Amino acid sequence: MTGSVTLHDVARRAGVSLATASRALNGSANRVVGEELRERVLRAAAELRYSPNAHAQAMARGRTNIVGLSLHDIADPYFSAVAAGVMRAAEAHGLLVTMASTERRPGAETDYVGAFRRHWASVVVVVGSRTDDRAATDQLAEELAAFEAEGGRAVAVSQPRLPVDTISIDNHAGARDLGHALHDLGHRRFAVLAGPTDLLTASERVAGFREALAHHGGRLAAEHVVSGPFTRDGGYAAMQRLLDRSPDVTGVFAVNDVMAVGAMAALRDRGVEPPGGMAIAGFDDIATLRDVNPGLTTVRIPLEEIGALAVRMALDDGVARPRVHRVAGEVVVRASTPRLPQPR
Amino acid sequence: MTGSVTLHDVARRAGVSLATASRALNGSANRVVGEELRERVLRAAAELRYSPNAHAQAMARGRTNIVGLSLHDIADPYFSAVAAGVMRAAEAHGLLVTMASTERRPGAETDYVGAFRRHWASVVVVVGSRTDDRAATDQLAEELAAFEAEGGRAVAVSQPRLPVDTISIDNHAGARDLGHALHDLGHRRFAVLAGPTDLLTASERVAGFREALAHHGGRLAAEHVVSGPFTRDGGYAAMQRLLDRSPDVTGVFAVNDVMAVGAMAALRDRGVEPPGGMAIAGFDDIATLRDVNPGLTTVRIPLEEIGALAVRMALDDGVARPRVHRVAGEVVVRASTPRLPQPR
DNA sequence: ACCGTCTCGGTAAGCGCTTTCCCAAGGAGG
DNA sequence: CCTCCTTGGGAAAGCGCTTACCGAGACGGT
Repeated sequence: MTGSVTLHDVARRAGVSLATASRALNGSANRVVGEELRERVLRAAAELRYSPNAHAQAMARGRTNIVGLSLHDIADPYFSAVAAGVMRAAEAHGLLVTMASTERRPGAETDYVGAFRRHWASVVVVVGSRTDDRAATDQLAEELAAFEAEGGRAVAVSQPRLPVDTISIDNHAGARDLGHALHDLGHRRFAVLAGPTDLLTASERVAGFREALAHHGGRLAAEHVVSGPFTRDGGYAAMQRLLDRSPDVTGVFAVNDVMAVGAMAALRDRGVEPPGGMAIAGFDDIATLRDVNPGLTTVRIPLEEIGALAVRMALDDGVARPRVHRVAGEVVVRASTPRLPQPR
Repeated sequence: MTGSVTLHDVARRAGVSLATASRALNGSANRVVGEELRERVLRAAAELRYSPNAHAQAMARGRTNIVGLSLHDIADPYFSAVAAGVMRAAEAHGLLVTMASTERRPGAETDYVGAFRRHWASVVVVVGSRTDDRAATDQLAEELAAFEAEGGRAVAVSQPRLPVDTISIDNHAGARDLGHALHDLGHRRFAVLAGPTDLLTASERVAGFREALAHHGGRLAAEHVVSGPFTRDGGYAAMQRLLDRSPDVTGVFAVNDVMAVGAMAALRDRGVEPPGGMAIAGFDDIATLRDVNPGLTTVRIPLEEIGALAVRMALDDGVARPRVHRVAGEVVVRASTPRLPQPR
């Protein structure tokens, strides 16, 4: 990185000192630079195509305009929606987003927060469900605490129990409402494609759904809860297994939309066109999947808004921390969950 | 950002000088640090939870491990796939990705490349189709040239004519092959949902499709080319307009998958279940959309691989630049383009 | 006419690290 | 026993910027 133009060059060309040049360019607070000089400096800077060195500024100022974002997988539409919100809000505040994808590797989040710390990020957003891995969670908590001790602001999405501001999706209530909706449509025999067993997000959704069933006097048999990865293929495989052992089920709740779509594909590969007398519901209301056919019944979560909110929370001043923000979902019934003529 | 522990603290605690501490931690080349001292330093660093200041390192070393990525919209699955590839490759090389989303604002790319320059990014990847906006393109070219003059490496995806390494998708050939495939299925009366008129990616796809038709003695009437944004809603609206004025068309080529899905929704809203005697094809083979029903005929582009390739190209040493890498697509025929019993 | 008070430019001290250069100590060779 | 390497640690000069702090001139009040 040689040959770049420095402030020194600008100052010399404008015939002023470094201090004046710096002040002219930054419009430093409570200090005025004469109109003529300021213009001379600005002109010199433009002529030389001067571009300030962000690292030098960071050093001198002791802070940066970087927000660090850690998520599981940017190719997953759930995370890319949240990321879009983070980037939109960051842009609005003149911040630059540095993003890291953990690929669900345990401990990766801690490593990345460490990297953000080294870069003196002013904001860190961690998104991704809490897992059962106690050690990993503790390390992450410690790293985040260190980050905040240094003056940074962290917000965690879907990871309660971290010593920082948190945004939680109300998975339990969303799944419960969805359960009620399916019951109202006449369904009685349910199964759940439960996602990874160690993910809080997944287990909360299962629990909420269970509560709805219990409310109506029903229950979820153990063999009707099929776990598997949070992916399309995970949903596909889980649905296969379910169809093999429990053909009498009429209502299937896949704990996210991506799995639900995989489940529909599995059904299709068995020669039955979904919903085919069955109700299949998902969770999240992923925008890209709003046009699948039949339309997927799901719980809408304002993912992008959550991302933006995370940044805004981090930037809030003069509030007691940590805070917890809960965001609710809303059931959206579409064609994938037809009414059952007569409950059985 | 106060209170962070510095190398100075580590050195003092280990009872050595700054120089030794630095050498011990970085394993500096052609200089050996005594085993005992090295261990003492490492221990001190661990005890103090020392975390080196990336900006100070950048200043002193004159380089960073940042790759800057500029794209149109991270929520769009096309871009998030490319981004996933970039991040995967970056991670493999120990680089950190700083991402900016232009939201298709003209000139934004130039601004962001400027920001990456200020951060002394070692690699910059710009992804997004070239437009007709000459002035914007020229400015971007100039900014990228300045970036490379300072020792950085830039790669542009889908933006030829930039003075840097480029990856081009062979839109023309892909669309042409798709046109042949639709012809082979018996279709003769075509329309194109053409995307934004000023985007090279869109116009290349239209041109390639046209070539295929011409090859078979057909042609595309002007009223059968409907433009509109590269989005789901753009596809929906374009399809509406098309159905209003040209109900006799049997083959519709939407220049990307997202629009194709919108087109299918439009058809459905008219009460006809796709394909409904019509063929609808897209382009890109977006992973999230592989399970729409009917399955979308499209041209598969290895988007994630393109992102990874961009990083690898940037890191190549000792090659003459700029280079142009062309990547081909492959037609994937699915159920959205049924065979027409007898060509008409 | 003098002095306090503004205004506005310059000087220089860092920010935390890397790296060059210098120097001390110990061993080998004469 | 002295000189010349070799090995390994330390001092200090930056990297490019911001920001006290200082000082010089202009201006107005008494």
